Amino acid sequence: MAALAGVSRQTVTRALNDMDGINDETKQRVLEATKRLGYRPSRFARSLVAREKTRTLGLVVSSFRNPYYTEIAGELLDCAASRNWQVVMASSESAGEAAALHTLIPQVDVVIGHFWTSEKQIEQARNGIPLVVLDRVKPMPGTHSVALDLRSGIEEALHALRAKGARTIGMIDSTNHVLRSSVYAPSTRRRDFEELIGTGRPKAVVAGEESIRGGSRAFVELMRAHPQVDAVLVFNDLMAIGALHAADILNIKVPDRVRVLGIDGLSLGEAVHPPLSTISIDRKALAARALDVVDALAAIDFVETIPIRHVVRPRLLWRESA
Amino acid sequence: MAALAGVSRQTVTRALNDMDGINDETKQRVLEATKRLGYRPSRFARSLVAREKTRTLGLVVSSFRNPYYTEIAGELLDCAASRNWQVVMASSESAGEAAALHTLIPQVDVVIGHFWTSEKQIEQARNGIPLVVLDRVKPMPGTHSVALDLRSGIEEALHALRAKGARTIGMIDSTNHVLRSSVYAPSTRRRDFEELIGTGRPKAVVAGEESIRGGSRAFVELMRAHPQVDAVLVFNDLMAIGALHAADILNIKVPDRVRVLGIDGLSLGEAVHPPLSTISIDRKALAARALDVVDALAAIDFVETIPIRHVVRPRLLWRESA
DNA sequence: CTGTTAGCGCTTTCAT
DNA sequence: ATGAAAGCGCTAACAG
Repeated sequence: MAALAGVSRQTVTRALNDMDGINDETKQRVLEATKRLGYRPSRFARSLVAREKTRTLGLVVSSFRNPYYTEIAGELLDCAASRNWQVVMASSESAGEAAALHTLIPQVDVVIGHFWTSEKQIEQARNGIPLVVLDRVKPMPGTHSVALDLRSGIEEALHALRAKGARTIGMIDSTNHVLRSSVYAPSTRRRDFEELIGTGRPKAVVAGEESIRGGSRAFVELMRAHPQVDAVLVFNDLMAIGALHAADILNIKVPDRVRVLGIDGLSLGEAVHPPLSTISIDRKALAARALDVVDALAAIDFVETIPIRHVVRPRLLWRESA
Repeated sequence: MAALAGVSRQTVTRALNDMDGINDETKQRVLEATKRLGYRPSRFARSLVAREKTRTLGLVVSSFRNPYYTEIAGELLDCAASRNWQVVMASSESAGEAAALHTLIPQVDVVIGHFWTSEKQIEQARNGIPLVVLDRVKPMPGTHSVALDLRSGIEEALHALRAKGARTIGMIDSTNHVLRSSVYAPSTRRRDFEELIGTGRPKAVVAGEESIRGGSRAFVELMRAHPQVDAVLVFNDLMAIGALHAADILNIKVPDRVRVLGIDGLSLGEAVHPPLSTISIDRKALAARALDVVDALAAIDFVETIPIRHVVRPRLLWRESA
């Protein structure tokens, strides 16, 4: 207690929060004393007694190596700041989603994030805290969500590719969208693709690791196994950039010989050669919708309520690769 | 108070923290009641009374559009998690460093981040909270730091480039490393470069915006103004990737006609053509050193102490562009 | 096994 | 302009 500086505790309070009703001289004296003693008020006690409770949200970031996730994190942070939310982050990349939730939950009012692990695990890990799940196609029971209508984007893309003359459209899928599982399960993007491509046609699909390098390898594999492919839909832009890289090495002309279309809309795609065409996701809108949910929950003081759901539509961004 | 469920508060505590000394049946009853009433214990009160105080650090991220910063953030997050620290983040990209500090400071024990604005502003904004400043060359008085010995890296690089036959070495600098200031001030990297290149030689330096596009533009400008340049040191990898892009368009062969060397060591540099040579910064080490400081400060309960300083050395990573 | 008491460190309200 | 008292919502320690 810094009141040992010759005054009472509330005088200290008054000095530190510069409230009025305090002599300037006293104030200086107190301020000096606090500085000298290295006194810093407890944020816990302060929050406990505050009328305006600190609004804190948790953010689970799936990967710091994929700009898609970090850009979303950035938008979310800006959006949160402007709406007066604090953000505590955890990465699910190394220790997994349940672990990230576990560290976050005691500190926050609500958690936002991408969650690919099983509903059961998440449901158990969230421990009653409201969750805002991003990008997941099927809503998770008991959680709120901001979904992505990728299917309509894929459908539109397929039509457009055909209109541009593509006859055999292949796909590169990601192997590890279900984290921490060694068995490959087809992604929703793949399933949408296969359904939309129609049953009569051959299905040229190959899966690779979710990285630039993984995209390169998968592209090589795809072209070897299915040389007739003249257009490729790629799981995300990072892998698509890898595919472009591989095409360059294999001396396969893009888009003349093969059209390459990514998913995400990373600005990075502008900087590769040829510039990457992509199904673009509006990350600013995604962040804003997520914070809409959070604000709505805060308004009812986070009592359990029926799931809120928003949907964001992607749009096609034609650059040069398709 | 959920004790209206027929028991005392203490019993509620026992049920929720599953401590022993409670009848299983009572426990169930309490748990059900809390669920039904949507009761959630106040994290503020809990932290206030806890023996082990929550360890929380603030992280100011300069940009979510430059993988260098996001990768550091990712490493820091992992490192923090393993050492039992919570991380509250804020971006200084939109509202500035002082604003980021301002939102963080009431919530955290210590702040880590890159700070380019003036010492005075930071000193004032930090308001007594200990700061760990990253990458800054000159130590800021009153703050701790993890510095980067880039100068030695640049020196080594210059020697190596000369040994590879470079005769006229140029540089691309960044215009906006001093955020929120409209006047361009040469970066420390530029000053090191100019000093190391020697006084007798012509200085071919051009500055551009700190992005891929900015790097492209600066490269075009540099080659127009100084056609004799046969090697370029670029402020960071992002801009260097832009330079590579521009070289490709201008049909300037890299590294035959011009060698291009970046700074940072982004993995992204592997995926461009030709793969980018770079002065690589060990971001994992940087994060670890920063957390060493934080742990040291926590050990003395964050009382003001003499500045702690660590230095991380970069190393040259030769790929193909130089 | 359960309830009561005290107190974490601050701010608010009321008295001086 | 300053001090004293009350209480924020929890958990530790002690009774019963």
